[in-house]
Amino acid sequence: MAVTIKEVARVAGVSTATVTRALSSPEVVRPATRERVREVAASLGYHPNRAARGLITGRTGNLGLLVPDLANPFFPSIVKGVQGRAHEADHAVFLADTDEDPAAEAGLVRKLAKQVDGMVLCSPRMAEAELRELAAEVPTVLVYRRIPGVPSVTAEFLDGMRQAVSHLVALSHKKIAYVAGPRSSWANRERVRSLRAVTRKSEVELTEFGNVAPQFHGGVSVADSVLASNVTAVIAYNDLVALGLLHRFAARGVSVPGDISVLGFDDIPLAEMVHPALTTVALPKEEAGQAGVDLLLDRKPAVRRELPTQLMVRGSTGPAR
Amino acid sequence: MAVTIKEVARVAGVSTATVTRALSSPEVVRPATRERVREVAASLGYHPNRAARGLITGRTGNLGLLVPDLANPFFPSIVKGVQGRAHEADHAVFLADTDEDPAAEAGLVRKLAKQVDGMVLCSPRMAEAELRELAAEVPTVLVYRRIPGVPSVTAEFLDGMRQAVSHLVALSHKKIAYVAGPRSSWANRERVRSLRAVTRKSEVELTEFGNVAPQFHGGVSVADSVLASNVTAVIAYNDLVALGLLHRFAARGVSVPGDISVLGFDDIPLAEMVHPALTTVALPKEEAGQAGVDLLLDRKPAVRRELPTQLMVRGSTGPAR
DNA sequence: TTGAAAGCGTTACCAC
DNA sequence: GTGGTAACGCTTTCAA
Repeated sequence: MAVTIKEVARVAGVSTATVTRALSSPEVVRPATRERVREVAASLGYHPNRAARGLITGRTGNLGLLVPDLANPFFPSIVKGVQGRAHEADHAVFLADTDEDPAAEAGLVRKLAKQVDGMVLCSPRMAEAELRELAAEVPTVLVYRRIPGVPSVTAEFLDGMRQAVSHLVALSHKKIAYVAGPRSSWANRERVRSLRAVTRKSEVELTEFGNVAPQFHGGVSVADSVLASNVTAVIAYNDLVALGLLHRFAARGVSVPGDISVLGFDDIPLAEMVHPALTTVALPKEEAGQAGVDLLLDRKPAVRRELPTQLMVRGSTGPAR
Repeated sequence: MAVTIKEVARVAGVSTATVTRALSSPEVVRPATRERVREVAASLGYHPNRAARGLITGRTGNLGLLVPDLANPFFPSIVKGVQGRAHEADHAVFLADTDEDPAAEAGLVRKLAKQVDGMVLCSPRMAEAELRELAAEVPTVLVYRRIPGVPSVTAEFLDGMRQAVSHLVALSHKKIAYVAGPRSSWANRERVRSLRAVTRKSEVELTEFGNVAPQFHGGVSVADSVLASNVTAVIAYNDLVALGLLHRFAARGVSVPGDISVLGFDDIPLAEMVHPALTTVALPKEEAGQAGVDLLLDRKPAVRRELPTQLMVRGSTGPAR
């Protein structure tokens, strides 16, 4: 049986009320009493039961975190960010993985809703209307998704895309491809929009492929189509797709960046481990998770934070052939 | 404000006790009453407050999961397994990442202990004595660690190592290296033990390197030493270390598997994405997570499950030069 | 500065 | 079958 506040009170020779105060409002109890209580609590290994506390305060000290697929290396970093910052703020984190199933999202959120002070929804795939409903039921912060009226943390996609295209233009690429990710992905829509906006002002001719799954095999499956076109560079929805392209190109004996340049998005750890290393637009991941928690705990309504992006130039991009 | 059991009782014209029974022990209440209560509950959108329920039943419907580092691609798969199975059993999952800090583990477990029905500890680094203490305080299942008296899920390392060595022997390798992982890692100790046992019975000469960090850079850092020895094959503590070896070998112009064969452990998704693809001993990951939850919820005391391993032969191993 | 007691939402026990 | 009520562990009045 776990040690309760009663036990601490008994041993310390005070009332339970004093124990509570010694622990959560130290300034209102006489120093001597406070220290005695704290010592007893420590020696007994007392930790308040947060469920019981939540019952009366209305605050659980818990956060909920929803991700589409933990197997996608983009998300663990965000989870680490959320988790780390939450623990700093003395909150525990419920994790739910939806396996890329938009239909499962709302149910999972509602199930957790009553046990948490707020939810961090990471790249949710569900429809905007449903998302808004949910946000009305439980304090919500969106990470890598933006809808009006709901606090969110995203990155400067437009600027990232500008860096990417400038880089390719500087290498004399004139015809470039974009391999699109899931249609339901807000990030994909943003990337397409940014890319079109950036290329419209330049001499670059854009060809679009997809949509593919945001995974390695998505890139593999579209690689041959990309090769069959006459582009000299390809920007992938994300790094996993880019790695799939690299893989298939290598298997076909196509040289990267000799024959074609490849550029990804995200900067997952893997990007640096492959040969050639992947040029990619780095998105803030841990930082985004931390910022999400900050927004949630500060309760500033409808704040939008947009974090900077950074092109990481590596071996997979080179001069146009 | 959420709707409570009182509200339902009032509207249905029964006592709160009857509402509880209608919902959780349907057989003991008269069908007519039961239906009326259920309809009212549904129409009001009533969901029992799990924290309040837990206070009295002693069961929270929550599980805790501790991992050393979510950024290591081995762990997200386990988390997915735990998460998925827990949700099937209508349990939510608290996730805690210790950032490879053994000292942080016990504190995190104790903080979660009161809010959960049990903890899944994944590759915990802490000392055995401390682990045993913890297991006495809260129902615990160990994944990828084994100590007497505590339920655990591990894999057949010995058999996996046997498969690995047989494979190399069949390719005429006579001198092989092992790159050891962290000294504090139980998995590393098991692998060393298995490897020694297997090679003792064969003609193979074993050279040991390390210990290195269980990460990409760990492999990079030891690669030159391995090359300087006269081995024709190297078995790495895990896939990340193996990838580090591959990376450095490529940078040195060493051909794999022409000059040296490389073999990993884990079968993380990356293993298939690199060139040459990594031959590795696949460990059950999602399955291990699922089995961990099963053990926890079944409450069978001190069960040890040992899941099968499978050598995945890929491009990074070939005939000895 | 401290203690007694009410109450958070739920379930379990004991009467009826 | 059903209702009243104590109890879970905690925080927050209200008095002293």
